[in-house]
Amino acid sequence: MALQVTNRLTRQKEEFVPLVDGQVRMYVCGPTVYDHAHIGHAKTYISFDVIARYLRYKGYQVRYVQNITDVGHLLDTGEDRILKKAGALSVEPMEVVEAYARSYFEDMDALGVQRPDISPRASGHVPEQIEITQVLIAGGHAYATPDGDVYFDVNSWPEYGKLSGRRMEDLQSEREIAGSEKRNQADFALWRHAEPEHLMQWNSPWGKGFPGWHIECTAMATKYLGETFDIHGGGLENQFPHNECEIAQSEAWTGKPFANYWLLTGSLTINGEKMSKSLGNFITIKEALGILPLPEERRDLVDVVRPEALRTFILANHYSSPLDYSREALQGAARGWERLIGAAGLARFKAQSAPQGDAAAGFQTVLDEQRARFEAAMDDDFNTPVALSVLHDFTREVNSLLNSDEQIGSIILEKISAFYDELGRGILGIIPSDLTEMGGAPERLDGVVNLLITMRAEARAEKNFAQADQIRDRLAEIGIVLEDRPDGTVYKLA
RNA sequence: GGCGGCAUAGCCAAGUGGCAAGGCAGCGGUCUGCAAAACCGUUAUUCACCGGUUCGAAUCCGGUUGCCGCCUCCA
Repeated sequence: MALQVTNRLTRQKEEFVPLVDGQVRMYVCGPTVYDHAHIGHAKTYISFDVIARYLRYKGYQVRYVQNITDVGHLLDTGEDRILKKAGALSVEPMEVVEAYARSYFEDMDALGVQRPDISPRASGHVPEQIEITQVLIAGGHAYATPDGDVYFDVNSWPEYGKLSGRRMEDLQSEREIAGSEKRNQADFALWRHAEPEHLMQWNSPWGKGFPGWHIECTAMATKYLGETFDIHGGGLENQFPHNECEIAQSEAWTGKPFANYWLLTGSLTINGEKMSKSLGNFITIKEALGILPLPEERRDLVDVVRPEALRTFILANHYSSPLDYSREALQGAARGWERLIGAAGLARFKAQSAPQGDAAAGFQTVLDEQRARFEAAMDDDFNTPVALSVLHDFTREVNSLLNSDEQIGSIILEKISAFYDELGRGILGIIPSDLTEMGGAPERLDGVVNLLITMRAEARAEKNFAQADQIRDRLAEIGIVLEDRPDGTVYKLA
């Protein structure tokens, strides 16, 4: 079935047709590495992680490029984010970049986000950015000021605003900046001159300076994906001005379309409010996963959950929709996720002692039907909420089968496991690869718990329920939950 | 003020013309020594509000209200 995607550029749902048959080239705006990543980053990058995973599942050869911004991204005070942080910590700017780039990848790894194929850094592509800027000046799309700044001339590009729906008249009616060397308020910097004390600067035809924020994406996307590529992704809050500027400068430079499909993720809010440090409702990924402690004043904001549960919460909403983070909503998603892994784990448990053969072969119909529904959902603009509901429907069927008296052969049990493995783990990334080691239970712990389970079984056989319950209750207190099944007792780590 | 988007049960959420998916919470039941888990049943005559188009609208059109994002840095 054909994949449909909602293209923000055309504002329509379209059939996805890559430039080169069988290949997908995708660029996603990455983080500026001046602080730990937060759960808004998690929403964006988990969304594109699933998109990349699904494209590969469909058989496409995907090249996924996601940049690291480490220079030129200024605060509204005009300070460079990286330099400001370096000054505060009294370290080299590149130490800040290195520390937070590592932190970012740690977080993405913890969330099960597969690494992009290329993670280029802006500071490593300054010559490319200078070259593009020169061509834009030569083509009459940019101009240098006496100070050594270079601005893109939006008046030279009538299509400026086509992604975000802004019109030039609206932009020009905005306030004027006193003393600005820009010809037009909407003009944006391609290059900025640096004062001698500025720590990150490079030689250029316009003197010492550093690249503007937007031009890096043009340089790195086209370098690794070509002048025109398939998918450009990012967060909706960067649609204007960042994405708009990217399109203008890229297309003015090459004379060709930049990206064919624009996929933008909806923003994340917390309890209905924008997440920001000033509001005190900022949650980093490390805090959400319990890797770093949450300060007292934000402790009632968040419940620490497993990464797969956080992914489930994010994927229970469509990538393009806004998502409001609340404890209640997160807990609801986490509970639903537990149901899924309960069934997936039970299937693996049963497979260990299943009779050979194809008993219960009739279940093949369910496997086929639910996989088709899952794929149909994902083909429809990566509709993960529906894909998740398919997993739930499938899980009801699985639970009914596994809890029935019916003989189930190893073939069907392995197919059930493969279903969870390919769709739940491989595409959505919410089913852990080794359920018996959920929460990191090492083999010795496994042995100890099994010993206690045996002792409890003996107590139960002697109708010594007081002792049996004591074993179960005290294990529950330390987070080990026992469940009695007709075919034996299993345990889960809470 | 301008641009973009959203409004579906207690909570989350899918659904763009033909009787309102799924999850969480709740309630009733089955199973269990008791639990837990699981399964079965149940929970929106109704989709912010008011008009219109249509045999038929949550879905299309017009208007109203509320909320969010962006317009200045943010994924």
